[in-house]
Amino acid sequence: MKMYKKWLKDTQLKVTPARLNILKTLDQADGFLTADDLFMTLKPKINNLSLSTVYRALDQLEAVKLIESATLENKKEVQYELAHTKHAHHLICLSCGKVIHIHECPVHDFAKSMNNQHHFKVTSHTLDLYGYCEDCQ
Amino acid sequence: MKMYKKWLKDTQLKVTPARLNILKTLDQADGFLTADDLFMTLKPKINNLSLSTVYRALDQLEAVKLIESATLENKKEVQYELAHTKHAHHLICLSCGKVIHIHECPVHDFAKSMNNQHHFKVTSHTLDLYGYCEDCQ
DNA sequence: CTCAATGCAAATCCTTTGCATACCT
DNA sequence: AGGTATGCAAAGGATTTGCATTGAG
Repeated sequence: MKMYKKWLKDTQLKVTPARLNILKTLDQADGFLTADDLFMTLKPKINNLSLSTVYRALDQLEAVKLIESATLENKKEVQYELAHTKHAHHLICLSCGKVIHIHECPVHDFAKSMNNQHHFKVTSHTLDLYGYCEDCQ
Repeated sequence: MKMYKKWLKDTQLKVTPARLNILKTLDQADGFLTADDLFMTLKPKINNLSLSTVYRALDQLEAVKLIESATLENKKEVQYELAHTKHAHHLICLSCGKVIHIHECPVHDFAKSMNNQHHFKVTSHTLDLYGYCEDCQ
C-alpha cells in the first residue's frame, strides 16, 4: 500500500506519518471525517501525535488538492474527504449520520440557465440531500 | 410595521426589541446575515444590546421556524435568513459575497430517483451554486 | 407579580499560531 | 547545515452558559 506515498510525492509534499495515515484513513472511511475523528483514530498509531499536526496536514493536503473540505448543515466542525470522491453529491442520513456518495448530478443544465437568466457565471456547486437511509426509516 | 409583532405573537414568543429588530433587519436584507452582522446593525438602535441576546433570539426564532440558519462553504459563521425566503437556492459570488436567491429547483425528480435507487427517503436538500456575479466577472 | 428575557463576564468548542525542538536529505 | 515538520502551550474567533437584574404581559 504505497499508493498514498506516491500521491504525496507527486505533489512534492514530504512523506510524513501524519499525512500518510490521514490519506489512508480518509480513503478507507466511507463518509466524512473531522480533524478530531482523524486525531482519535491516529493517536494510537502515531507516537505523540498532536491535534495541530492533524490540522496542519489537512490544510496542506487540501492545498495540493488531495483532499477537500466541506461544512454540512448543523455541524460546526469542518469535514474532510479524499478529493476524488468529491464532485459527488451526498445523501446524508439525519438519523445515523451515514453519508452516501452519489455521482449523478441534475445541476448542469440548471447552472447554464442561471448563467443566462442572472448573468452569473457558475464555477462550482454543492448539492446535499438530507433524509433517512434504508436502515433508519 | 407591526407585521413583525404579529409574527411573534403567533408563535407565543414574547415581543422584545431584539426579536422585533432581528426579524425586521433580516426581512430587509437581501442575503444572509450572521449573528455579528445583526449585532453591529442593531447595537446603535437598541440600548445595551448584547451579543448573547442576539444569539439567544436567533435560536428561539429558528426554533419557532420564523428564521432558518445555513452554513456556507468556507465561512465559519452561521448565516441566517427569514424562513419564507428559504427553500430558495443560492447563487453565491466568490468575489463580492453577494447572494442571489433563486426559486427554481432541478432537484425534485432527482430526489425521487434517489429514493428508488438507494432506498433513501429525502426530506430536504441544499443546493448552492458558487461563481461570479455580473459585476465581478 | 411572575416568569421569561437580558447584560455581562466567564466558559466552551473548534481551529490557528508561536516557538523551540526533532527530523530528513 | 538548512529547511520543513512536530509538539506543546497559548491565542483566537464564534457561540454558549451562569447568574443577578430587568422587563413584558
